[in-house]
Amino acid sequence: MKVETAKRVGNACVWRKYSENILPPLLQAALDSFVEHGYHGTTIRTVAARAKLSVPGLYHHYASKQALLVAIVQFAMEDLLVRSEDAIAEAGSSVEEQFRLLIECLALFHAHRSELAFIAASEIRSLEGESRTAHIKSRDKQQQMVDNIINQGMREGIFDAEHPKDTSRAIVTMCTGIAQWYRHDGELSPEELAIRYANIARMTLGVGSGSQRRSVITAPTPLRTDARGRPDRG
Amino acid sequence: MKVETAKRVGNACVWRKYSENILPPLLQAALDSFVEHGYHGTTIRTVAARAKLSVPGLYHHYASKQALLVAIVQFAMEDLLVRSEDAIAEAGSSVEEQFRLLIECLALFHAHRSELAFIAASEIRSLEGESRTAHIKSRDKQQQMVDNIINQGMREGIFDAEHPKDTSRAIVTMCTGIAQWYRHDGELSPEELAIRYANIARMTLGVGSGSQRRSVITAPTPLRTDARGRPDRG
DNA sequence: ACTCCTACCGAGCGATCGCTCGGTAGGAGT
DNA sequence: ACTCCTACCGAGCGATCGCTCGGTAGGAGT
Repeated sequence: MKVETAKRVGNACVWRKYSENILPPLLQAALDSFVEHGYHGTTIRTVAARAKLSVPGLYHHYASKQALLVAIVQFAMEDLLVRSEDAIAEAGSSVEEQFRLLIECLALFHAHRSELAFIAASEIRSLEGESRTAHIKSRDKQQQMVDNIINQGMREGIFDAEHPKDTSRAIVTMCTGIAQWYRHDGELSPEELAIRYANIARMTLGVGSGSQRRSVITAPTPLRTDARGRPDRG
Repeated sequence: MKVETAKRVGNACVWRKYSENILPPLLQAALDSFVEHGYHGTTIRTVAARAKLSVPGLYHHYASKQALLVAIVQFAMEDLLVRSEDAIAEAGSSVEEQFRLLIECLALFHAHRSELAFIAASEIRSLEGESRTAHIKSRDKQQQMVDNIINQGMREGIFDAEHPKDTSRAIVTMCTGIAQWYRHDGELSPEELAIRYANIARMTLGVGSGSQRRSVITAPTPLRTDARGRPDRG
């Protein structure tokens, strides 16, 4: 019981804590370039310039362009899995609470770390060999965490879904999809969005949206758009 | 009233009809390559070889690599929008029916034409200039069709959502997400999947899943995976 | 004073990229 | 018989790609 305490910071859990600039500068430069142009559309010279390094300077830190992608994707999956486990642990034995916190955690991650999550999801085909296999394994593990909780809830009679497996996939897809459209300068904070998504997810399982917390204004009108086709307010 | 009849084939509507090999061979070769390696990861030589043409032979049909992508993406968006309008038209004046058929149509398209939909969604950043703007406009139009029907349903008191705009986005995301994981050789037919997704979507709006049609077996265990990280049973 | 090691870089190599030059083969029209 | 057009292709150009060679600068350890 005391094991989880080490992970807690104040009265909030680590899975809710998101600090800025978590990646080393070089990986951050690579991530920004990948988000803008894609892995194959990015040149090593662009990444080096963005990180204020020469090309050989870059290769001192990473063996290849592929190694940059692998490091980014591994970081993303590790971070998400640890947070997900923390969230479930915090929920205790209530399946309904486990589900609510896990979906909140998923949504929170895909909003706060949208660039990281976007690349981890969209550049699977650019990963070579074992890295791809390992990445897909992590992704499947994440899907299974949701599957298991939903199945448990079905057994306990808390959840009601005709096709739990399909519902589970739909829920995970709508959460991971956040990374495709979320904007850090939008009106909706990751925390507010996560609560809304947890409620939407609960409804697909026949559970009323239950105890809400706060409510905010509605969405804006898009103007220009960026590389990912999201509205650009910058 | 008679205007729509021309679009009907037998007793089913055109928006439900999906034939094989809809793209000209050269575009199909390009699409297959883009799905496998991404736009920037695909070389013009690969596409030419797959289409059994020389490189200059390819350039006789399309002016550039970019033109291939533009043609594919335009075809996809045009096809989806026409089908969506047909689906709504078939539904008549009932908002609940309009919603059900539109979601079915969305899901059907993203399952049947998953390769097309996958590229149209994932290669937005590879589109240059006006093509990108036009594509994003189409995509926003598609999102608005769902928004409008949900808003109408809210006004009529048929639908119940705390945040209709967020719910609408979540629903569209889960449907477009089908293109990322759907396999033509899986156990679930596009038609069955579409019915399930329509029911899941209805639940997020506080509408019971209502009249179901048939029910099928559950999902399989993944073995190997392909370029998109989907389970590979080939 | 010397040896290491870390953290870089100027110049450039070989391969591959998108695309083009200058053609040909064969059918349709007159 | 001649002109035109469509549908191609062998060879290769200039640019750019990922990556490397052979260095240097400066701090830490002895």
